[in-house]
Amino acid sequence: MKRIDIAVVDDHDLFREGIMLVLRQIPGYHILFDASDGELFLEKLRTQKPDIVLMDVNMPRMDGVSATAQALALCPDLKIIALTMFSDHLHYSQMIQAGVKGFMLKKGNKQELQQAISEVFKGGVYFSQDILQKVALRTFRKDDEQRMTARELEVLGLVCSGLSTPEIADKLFISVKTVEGHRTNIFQKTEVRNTAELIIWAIRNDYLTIE
Amino acid sequence: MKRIDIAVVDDHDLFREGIMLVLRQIPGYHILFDASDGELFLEKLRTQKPDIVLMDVNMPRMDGVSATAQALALCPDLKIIALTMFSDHLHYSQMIQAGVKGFMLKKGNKQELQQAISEVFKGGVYFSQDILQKVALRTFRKDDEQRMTARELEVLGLVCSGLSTPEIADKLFISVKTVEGHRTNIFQKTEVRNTAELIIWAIRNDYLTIE
DNA sequence: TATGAATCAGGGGGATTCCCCTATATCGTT
DNA sequence: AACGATATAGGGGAATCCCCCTGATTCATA
Repeated sequence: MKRIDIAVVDDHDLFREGIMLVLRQIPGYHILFDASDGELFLEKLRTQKPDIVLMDVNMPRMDGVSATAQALALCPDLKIIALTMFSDHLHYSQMIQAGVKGFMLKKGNKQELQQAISEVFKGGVYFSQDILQKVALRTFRKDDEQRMTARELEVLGLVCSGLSTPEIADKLFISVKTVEGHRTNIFQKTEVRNTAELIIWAIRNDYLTIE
Repeated sequence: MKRIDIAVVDDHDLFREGIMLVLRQIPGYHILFDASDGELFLEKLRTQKPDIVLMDVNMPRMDGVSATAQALALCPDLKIIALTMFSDHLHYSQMIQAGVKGFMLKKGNKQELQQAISEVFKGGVYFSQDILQKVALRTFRKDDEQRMTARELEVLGLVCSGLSTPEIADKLFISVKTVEGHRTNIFQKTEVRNTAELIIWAIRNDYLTIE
């Protein structure tokens, strides 16, 4: 059986060190490298090609979504598993869109992690039960209401992390007017009147998780 | 040198397993037991007495604050170190009030964890730099002004239910300018910049419950 | 009695939000 | 080739937000 080379990307040192020790315990698994943010990961990826990448979603400098997208642009056959604290729809859909092959929660255990890596390594996919249930519930409940586009989800995510319209425009390299346009569409689709209601809506509908 | 018996309390299986492996690597450290929430921890505490407890703050069933308070009621000399994702003031002050001897963030590394355990075991205290800076800044500025007044809490509640400033003024039969004044005070006390951040703050600090 | 805290109210002003409207480029589908 | 959806960008304007001030009450308490 081939050795599985794994890369771990997470900004929390303790968690990263811990999960690397967990992985080392499993026969056949090998830690190729680790990184504390997306930029460092992309840098190391230029010289080393792991079979599996465990990618945190929320990180400073460059987050998991950008890092995943850019990594897959360089190595389209890279197998990336998202690993996050939160099971909200926003994190999920953004990472799916970025191209991850799996999605599991940090509250999962060693067995689940092993299963996820095994499935994805064999060419399959893996999504934790929590995620699947939430997504299923959501699409079942409100499919008639207009689905949001990828860009709108992105803007929604930034709004929900407390950024103002100019800040979002700056981050996405687009005009303030465009962001306003996306906001207007989001408001119409969610039937809210202001930012406060939008945040509450996002939490109620599992687009945003706060702990 | 005496063996240090450690208990790890955290609801995230992967993190808990990982940190236990990290601790096992350190000579002289011994994992006495672990628990996935406060209740299970208190149960195990009845038969086993660790020297050091690493306690997560946010957990299901019974959180770290209650667990810490109850544990110290049973064993007043127990040495508990809070271990959390967030450096919010509420988390900090609640855990301090509950009686923890140390407070560190999950984004810290192995060296910091070792230092924290070492200090607290020797009878001292340990607080991470991030925490100290935040607290120092705050107490330096105005100390106890962080408590919100009744009226401010009332306004906060209305903001969090999605009302605009004029709507709140209308509802409370006061001037828009007065509501703006309350908002300004709330913003300062919570250290947020806009309504979106305020709502997230309110949820995170249990001033607002959704679902 | 004096001091401070809380609540109330307002002036002013710049930034942002939120609502209309139009318009172009692209991309995939029919 | 035509169409619809999406993302982009902008004009204009009213409302609101967010910040800086000042000042007047009331009320508890030191």
